[in-house]
Amino acid sequence: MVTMKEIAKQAGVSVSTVSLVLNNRDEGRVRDTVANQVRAIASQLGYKSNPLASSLRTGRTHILGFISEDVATTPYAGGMILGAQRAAQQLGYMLIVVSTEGPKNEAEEIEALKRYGTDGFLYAKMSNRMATMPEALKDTPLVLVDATDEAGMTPSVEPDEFRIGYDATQRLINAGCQRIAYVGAEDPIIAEQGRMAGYRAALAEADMAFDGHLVAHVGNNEPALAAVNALFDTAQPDGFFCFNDARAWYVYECAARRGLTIGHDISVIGVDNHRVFADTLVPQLTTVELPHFEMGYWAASKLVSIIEESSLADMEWPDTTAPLPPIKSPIPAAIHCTLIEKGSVRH
Amino acid sequence: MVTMKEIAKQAGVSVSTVSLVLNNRDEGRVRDTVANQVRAIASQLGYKSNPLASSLRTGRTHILGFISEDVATTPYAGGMILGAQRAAQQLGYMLIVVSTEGPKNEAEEIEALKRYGTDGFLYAKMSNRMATMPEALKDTPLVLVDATDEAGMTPSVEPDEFRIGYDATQRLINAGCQRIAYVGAEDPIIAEQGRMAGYRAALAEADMAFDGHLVAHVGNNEPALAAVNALFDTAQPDGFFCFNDARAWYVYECAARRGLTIGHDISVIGVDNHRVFADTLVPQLTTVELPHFEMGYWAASKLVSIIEESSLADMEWPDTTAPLPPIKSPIPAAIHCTLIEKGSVRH
DNA sequence: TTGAAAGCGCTAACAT
DNA sequence: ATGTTAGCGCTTTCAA
Repeated sequence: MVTMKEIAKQAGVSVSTVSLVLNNRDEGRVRDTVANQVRAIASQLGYKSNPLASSLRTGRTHILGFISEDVATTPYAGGMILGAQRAAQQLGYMLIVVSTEGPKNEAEEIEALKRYGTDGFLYAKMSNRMATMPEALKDTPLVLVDATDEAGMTPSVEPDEFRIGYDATQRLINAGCQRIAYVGAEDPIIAEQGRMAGYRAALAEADMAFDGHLVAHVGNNEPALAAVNALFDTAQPDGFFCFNDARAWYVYECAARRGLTIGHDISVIGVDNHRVFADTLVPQLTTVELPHFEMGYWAASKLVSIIEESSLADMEWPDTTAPLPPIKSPIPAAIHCTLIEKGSVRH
Repeated sequence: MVTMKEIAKQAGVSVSTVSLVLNNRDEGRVRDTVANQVRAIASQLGYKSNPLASSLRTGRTHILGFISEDVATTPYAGGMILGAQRAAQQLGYMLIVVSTEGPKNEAEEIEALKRYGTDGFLYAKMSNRMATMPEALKDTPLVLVDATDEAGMTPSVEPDEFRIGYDATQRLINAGCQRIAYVGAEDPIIAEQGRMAGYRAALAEADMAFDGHLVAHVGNNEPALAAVNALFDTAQPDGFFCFNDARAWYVYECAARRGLTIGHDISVIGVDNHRVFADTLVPQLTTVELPHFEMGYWAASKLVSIIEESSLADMEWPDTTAPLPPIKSPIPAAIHCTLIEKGSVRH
């Protein structure tokens, strides 16, 4: 391993000078010729700083902690981790991933992470919902991923649930659907409520009356399938906006049993949590993919900007006004992503 | 932060003594009363060692690197990461996760990880296949996850593909199926070949003739669905062993269109990569879940044992002879997991 | 404009 | 049985 000592020796200067130069603190403190000399030798020797050693002095490790609930690591969190890791990598950070089981274990894991001198934390939840922050995280840089701080004091990156519901419904309307159903989940979480609200807003805007019979909040497995079946019977929908892939699947299944063809007899748009339908199973099923990767990416970027107290102004935020692709192909939902700043209030 | 210095001061001894005691190297080197005294103060003060500081001296960081291909992080790798993280946690290690895109980026990421002083690496692939080791990994402790080293020189933890195929087929036989189909993938990877071999072996053992018409190697989407449809027509199978969940879904879809009920008219067993069917969609579909978590867990354990040159003898390896649950319920496939030791040869 | 020296928290060889 | 000393690689006063 090449050390500063080595470079100093070869350049005939002291280690301090090398440190100064290599940290770009040489403005008017080191002669240019010397500085260049040092830089040349460093790159020639392939010098890479030892982040652990410098952390001992500076207290900064360039390590980010990613905390998620046990179950969250699969399959939802995969994309988030990937995105966070990508951003970390680009910004010169490392990501330590930790999954927790319950609050007690969570506190321990946070402690362990802190001992490694983590500069900040990403805290991910399974599906956009209100969350209370663990005590141990109170006094460190922190960004929430796919969740909202109950106290409204922690910045978070979440899907724009309202817009997801609004867009999907609008597309169904534009596709000519007259009776658009909403197949939602039972949990009153932000994701569920936001998408439902978007659904209603799009209907209203198109002067279509909201009909409670077209709405089903279903659970899982057999009962859910039965409920969707009943929805077909009682309300005869010709369009479906589904809360997630499981719900979309129930619709798909019922349609198959009735000999209805999707894309012909009925239209279906579902949020594809597992990314399984669009990838391999039912490409004709229009899906909205949750921007897991993007959320992770943005959250990590935001976290680093907090740590380094730099501005996000020069970051390349995605264009939220970009036109959406036409129906019947997977909709990249990266654009449906919001950064909630610290102290801001949900609208 | 509580340091050894602080403890030393309070105990009225030197830092070295504290170090000795807290690292349990005080056997006959420190008086018992002093040692206990130190320990008492340490725990009272809530002392936690600073792993980064000690790493500077010892060269050991207690950090493990987890490397996987970009796409692998979702959704397959989630469980592996979780398992690896769990093992790491239990053994006092941290896991840094890194995803790569292409060989060049991979080399860079490995370099970065090494700078953080990673003690060893886990190298995960998407689906059990032969892999060549990156140069940069040659001289560090390394364990493969869900892949096999082409050179046979790196230990790996992989699913027991043969046994997965064998068990699944045997169950279909025991369930009374007469014409058992194999719906496989097109890639000639270890997973595919092993499961197919297991399928054939189980058939042979039951004195059932192998019939090529009952085998379909299909790709994805529409063509795959059509191929499975043809399989129904030409071979009239009453049992299906499917390579993965996508393939199982094609069977399920065809059955639905024909009015066939699974568990009644036909039996289906599929490997459930996404864990989506068993969890939320089709509980009546018997699935074999790949032991992603277990592979990660074992691999990390093995890695640590290599790093610490300790023996695995006292580890709690899962019981591979445990009786399997009856057909028509998800089969936990944790037992179908093999540790391939370094230098061993595939049978 | 540069270098010497101290120190981050810890470990380890060497004295005592 | 315990303390002194040196040093891991780097940063940061402080002197020169």
